[in-house]
Amino acid sequence: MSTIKDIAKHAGVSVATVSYVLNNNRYVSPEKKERVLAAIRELNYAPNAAARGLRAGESRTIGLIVSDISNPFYPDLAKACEDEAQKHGYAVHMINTNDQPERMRQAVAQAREGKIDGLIVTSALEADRELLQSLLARNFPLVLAHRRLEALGADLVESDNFEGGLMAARHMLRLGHRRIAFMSGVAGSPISELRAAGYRQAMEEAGIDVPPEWVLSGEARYAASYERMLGYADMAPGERPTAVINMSDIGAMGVLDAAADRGLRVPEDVAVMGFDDLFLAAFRSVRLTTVRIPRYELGRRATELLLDRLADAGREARHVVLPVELIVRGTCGGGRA
Amino acid sequence: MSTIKDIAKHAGVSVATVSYVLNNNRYVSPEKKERVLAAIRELNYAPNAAARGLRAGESRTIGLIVSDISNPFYPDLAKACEDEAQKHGYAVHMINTNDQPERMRQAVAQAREGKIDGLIVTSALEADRELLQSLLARNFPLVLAHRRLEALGADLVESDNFEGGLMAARHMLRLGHRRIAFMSGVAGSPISELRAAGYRQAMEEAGIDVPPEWVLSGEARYAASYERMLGYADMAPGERPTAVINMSDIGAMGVLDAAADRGLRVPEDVAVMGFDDLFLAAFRSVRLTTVRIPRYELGRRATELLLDRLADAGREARHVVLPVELIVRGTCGGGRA
DNA sequence: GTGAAAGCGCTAACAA
DNA sequence: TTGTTAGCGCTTTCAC
Repeated sequence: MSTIKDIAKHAGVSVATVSYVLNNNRYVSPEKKERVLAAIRELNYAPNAAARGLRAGESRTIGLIVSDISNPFYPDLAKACEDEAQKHGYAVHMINTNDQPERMRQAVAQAREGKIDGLIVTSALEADRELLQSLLARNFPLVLAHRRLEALGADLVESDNFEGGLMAARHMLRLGHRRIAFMSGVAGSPISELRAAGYRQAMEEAGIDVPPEWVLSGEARYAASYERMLGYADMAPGERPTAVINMSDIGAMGVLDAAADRGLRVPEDVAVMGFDDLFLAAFRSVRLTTVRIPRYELGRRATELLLDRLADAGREARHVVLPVELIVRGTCGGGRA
Repeated sequence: MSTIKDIAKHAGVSVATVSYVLNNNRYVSPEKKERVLAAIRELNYAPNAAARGLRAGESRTIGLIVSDISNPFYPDLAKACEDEAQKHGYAVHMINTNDQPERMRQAVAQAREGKIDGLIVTSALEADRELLQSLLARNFPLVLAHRRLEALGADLVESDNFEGGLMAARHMLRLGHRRIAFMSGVAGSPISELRAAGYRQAMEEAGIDVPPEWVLSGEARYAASYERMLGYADMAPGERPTAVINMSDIGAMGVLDAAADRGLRVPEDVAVMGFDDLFLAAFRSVRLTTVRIPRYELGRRATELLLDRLADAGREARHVVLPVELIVRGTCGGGRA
């Protein structure tokens, strides 16, 4: 690999001149400029990022922490992040935590080592609070996306989860359901608690008492949802919820599959709703009614917020809430009102 | 941010000593070691990655280029890559190209700048050949995964695509189909050509002539496949293929949906197969028969190969072919033989 | 055992 | 307009 010195020698100028040409920040006479450019081409030179980074004190890279990239929720968010970062000359360094605190620790280490200039965290666990707090205390640019952590004081982008829960439950109520279950996420997850709160409010408005077995927390994903639905399927037909709202589309697929495996028809025997509006929700064989979460927009805004903070570290924390949307397809039927 | 100098001063030792305890590569007396460690804790020190990288001439980061992270094929591969890299102390820098040559160019630039020590390319286009060649010429560690580029001379991990095409077509033949269509990928993609070649061989073995309209190339993904299936659906029942093999599960979903939209029953009117065995292929409402591509393993082996080359830049290029597997579900029926 | 100092490649302040 | 040089934070050789 050639260095700026090689270029300087080859072009018969000083390293400073080469640097000036490279960064285009000083006047350089056309002849010398041309010679430098030629040398760069000939020696196939590219400036060393580590040296630049060391000198500048920044890496022009932002970190993106996701809990599980195989979860179809994240790729769109990641893509948005990359698109947006790219526009501003930043690279994106994605880190999968698999929800292992150890991985989160590694990510934070990368931040402290200066490998990344800022961090978007989409999968903050309550357990990560301290770690993130320590970053924030050092004034490290950090934005929380999708998953909220109360009172952290970081920038935050989320969707309107309360409204989503409200919408979902009201939709079921409108269709005439009374025994409506809500499969929430892991206990303590603010996102699922907000959605559950929306659901509860809708139920209360309708004057319906919600017994505890209608709100089941657990992993939002397929397997756990499948199991929970099996539990409902085994209840007596007169007791069993006639409608199930799941925290995620993937979870809703588990519900659908469990219903299928127990011979329950959808939507006749049980109506099902999800959250997210993943690509798969639109398949003809699925046609899942769901609450759309603006994933791409979530990623875009988070990145915007981060880049903005990178430019102005001192500004106050911002909180962005994105609207959600009810997408009616087939798994709840048309109108049983 | 504190530096090694601060630690040295704080602990009353030289920077060299701090470095020794940091890297644990020289004997340091227990007392001094303890003092250094204490200073590190107190000042919350983390070594600067850029400085280390500059000094060492490596970033301990590997790059992973994917064409589209929203394509559910890639996340598993990426995860494998990350898991494997992590074990060896490497971070992974993922880059989405969206199949834009410009993005590939940026990725290569990052390689030349030393931001990454090696590169896994899962989405090499014929158009990228020159770019990758230039990297290889400079002896930059590079492995191709999943997508092959002939005669590049890079390490390569792929699945047995020819065998996959063979398996798929034979399965359809076994079920009694004669008019079997193969929806391949974009023209010139070796991966789809290999699969198509396997298909052709199976057809030839069965003594069936394949008219050109049975092998349609195009984008493998949903929309393009949907359109192509619409074309088949409009053919006379006696002419129309009774079986369609698509290059990808996502594409097969497009086929399935087009069939549904035209009132064609699956598998009675048309049998459908995909490639990949994505998570969604197993849903009860989908039950897609498919050829499983070992995505995680693809990523794992690619990373292994890369790390290996990082350790021994001179070794000869290796070529790994992973077996594929036929997964029989519902979209082809049980046996019409 | 430990420390001083050179140097990785680059930028920019200062000098000419 | 261009060049010389210090120094970013770290590792490691060489000297003691």
